[in-house]
Amino acid sequence: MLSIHFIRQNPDAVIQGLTKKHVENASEKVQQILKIDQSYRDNLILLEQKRSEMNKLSKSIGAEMSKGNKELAEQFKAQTSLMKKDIEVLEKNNEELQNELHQSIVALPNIPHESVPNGKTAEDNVTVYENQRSKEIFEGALPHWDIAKEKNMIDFETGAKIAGAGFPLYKGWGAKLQRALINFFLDKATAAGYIEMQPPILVNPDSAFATGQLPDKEGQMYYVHQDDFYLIPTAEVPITNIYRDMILEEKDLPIKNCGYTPCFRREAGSYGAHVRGLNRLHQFDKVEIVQITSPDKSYQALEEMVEHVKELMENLELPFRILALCGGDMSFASAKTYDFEVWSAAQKRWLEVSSVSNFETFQANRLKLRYRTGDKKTELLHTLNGSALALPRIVAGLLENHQQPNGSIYIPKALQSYLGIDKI
RNA sequence: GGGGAGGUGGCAGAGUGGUUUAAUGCGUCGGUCUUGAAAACCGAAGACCUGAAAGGGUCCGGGGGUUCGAAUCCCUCCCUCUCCGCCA
Repeated sequence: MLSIHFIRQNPDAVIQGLTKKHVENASEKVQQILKIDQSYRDNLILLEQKRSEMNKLSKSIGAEMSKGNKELAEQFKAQTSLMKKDIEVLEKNNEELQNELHQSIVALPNIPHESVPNGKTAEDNVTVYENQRSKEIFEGALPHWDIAKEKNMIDFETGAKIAGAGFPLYKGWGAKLQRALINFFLDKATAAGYIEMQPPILVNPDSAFATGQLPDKEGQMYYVHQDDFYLIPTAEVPITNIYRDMILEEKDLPIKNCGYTPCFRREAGSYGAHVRGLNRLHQFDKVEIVQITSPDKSYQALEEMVEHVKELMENLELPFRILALCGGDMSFASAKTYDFEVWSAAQKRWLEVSSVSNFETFQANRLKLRYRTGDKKTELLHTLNGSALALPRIVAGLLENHQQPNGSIYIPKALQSYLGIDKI
């Protein structure tokens, strides 16, 4: 969430940023927040004055009692009883105003970095890189769901029988390919200096709130009623929450973590041809990279993460492109996002396989994640994360782009040692 | 799931209703001393909110209550340790 201090000091920048993200009535919303904030502070000053008086008087009751001045003490008691009523009213106002303020700030998305392109929808995203691999494929090439079936690698029907649609069963080389990709991605992340974490994949509401899933994406997460847990939609949630409520030292930065987890998404309301096969699942596997940096280093870190993902894609020998998302297409919490898309040869369209974002202080503010600066002050850190990578559409890309006219599937060199074979 | 013990500053650990402004120790930082360091000695140091500042307020696991006043008493939830049960 945006910090109230920032909104107070830069109302125009906030309005501009929200407008760039295509938030409706941005100006009214910000003005409203400033108004509530002012009443909150006015009320707080009164409340604290009263409390101060009350504290003094209460203390003197103790002092008089110990001196034996019972009568005076009783007199003070009567006075404090009256003050207490005033304080109760002020406290109630305080609580209400604070809640109101919190609710309205929490509803605001992050504001975009100045370098984020203008635009409203995916149409307006800007391609910043596209590699030179051929997007052409031979006549009669198959979509991945046909290949997977033919090679007996993925069984969607049995997955549906066990759990439901969107829960595939990987079999044989399909299962081994999953394992190979996970290991490959983790090894590359480790080599790039990310410390591997294996976190819980159920999280409590505090964690889901801190990274911005609550309240914004409540309906997108699976929820375990009995114990009040959410199934993670991404490893970003548990890994970033490692650092909730922490004050780090500058020498500990940057923090670089990676982790493999399954991810769970309800994907409520999305149906149709585009969700066929591996295109959209309720459960999928992903290796995530997370960085926590000081504010002045975060955009450098973002580019570094993009380079890391780019190298993975090159290693997999896939045709891909990188998009800078426009203001309107970015997620709630993000200040800047790059998407990676793999070309689906058979479906003749781009599939998103990675999203790399800088959240600046948006998550850190909720996480209460700070660091001590050179002059001993505490300041919010910047959090970043990226998929490196999400498996299903990578598998789709591998099957479709690497299928050969003779029916075999070429395994890219980088994966051969993990899989132990050079074609399926 | 059942019983027991506990949750206090970076850590350890005192504190069972009124100068708690949370003792003490360790660790940290600064200083003295020293060629430098160690030791010793002296001193400093929390987070958050509010305020132009001085200052004020809040915080002893979370929430609620009793009281003029709560780390301290009551209720409730969470967590940790431990014994028993169950179990990969």
